[in-house]
Amino acid sequence: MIQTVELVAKNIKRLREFKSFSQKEVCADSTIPQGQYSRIENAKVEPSISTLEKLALVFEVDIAEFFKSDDLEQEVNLPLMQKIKMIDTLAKDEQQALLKMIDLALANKRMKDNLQTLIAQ
Amino acid sequence: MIQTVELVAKNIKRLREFKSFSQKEVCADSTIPQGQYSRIENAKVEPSISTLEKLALVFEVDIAEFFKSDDLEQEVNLPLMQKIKMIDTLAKDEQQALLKMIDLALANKRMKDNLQTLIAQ
DNA sequence: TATTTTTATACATCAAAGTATATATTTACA
DNA sequence: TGTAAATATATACTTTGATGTATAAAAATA
Repeated sequence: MIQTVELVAKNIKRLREFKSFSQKEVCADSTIPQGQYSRIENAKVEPSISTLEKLALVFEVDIAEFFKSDDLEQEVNLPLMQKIKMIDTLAKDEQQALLKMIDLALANKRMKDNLQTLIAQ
Repeated sequence: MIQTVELVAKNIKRLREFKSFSQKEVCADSTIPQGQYSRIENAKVEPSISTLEKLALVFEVDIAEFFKSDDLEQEVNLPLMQKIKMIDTLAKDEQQALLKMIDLALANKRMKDNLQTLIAQ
């Protein structure tokens, strides 16, 4: 299992090389010292959130992009999100019915969690 | 424009409260000192990548989840969106069951739409 | 090979993590 | 109710690691 810091480093380097930037160029636009940037690409350090923020601006991506693994994306949420948007197009009563079902499922989950907690005590 | 650190803090706190965990419980499972966790939720510090990694494990989400903005909530109705995020925390089989129900509702809607279109012609 | 360009590393400084403790909040019992 | 005990959250202080600065090493170009 690849370490997250290395994944982030690889993604950052890949983005830079895709844009054919030198480290210096990236840093000129981001106020990150080139030396620090070098350490980030080589996973010698764990870049802070504000550093990632600066890099995301330069590369014009979301920060989340840095954490995406190469192997087939676990985009379980995407299809769900599409469905959700469609739910909005349902009639009010249909929407309510669906929401009730969701509530049930979630209540069930919470109940199980609470039981777990009790057992753990 | 909301700061990324604050966004991350909010997302982390929301995930914890949904699971009805105390800070201590989260920390027991993650080796993060409770004091440090408190500072993270209050955006007093920028959590490191390895800290985010530990939290992602406890909450059973991708790290990218911490960086997702609430903007999506403006596209869809708000209470629904909150439920959706909760669905993510359900077990796989429960999730599948719920998705099937959603599919059914949507298929039904499509069918009616198609009928409407036919009638209108 | 000299020069320029690119990337990496040594060292000082500041912020996150770790430890201990304090403060707040909830709960249990008289 | 009031209050003691327990639980939950926040904060001071030390340690460790990321950032900032300067410089060195490596690679590319002429």
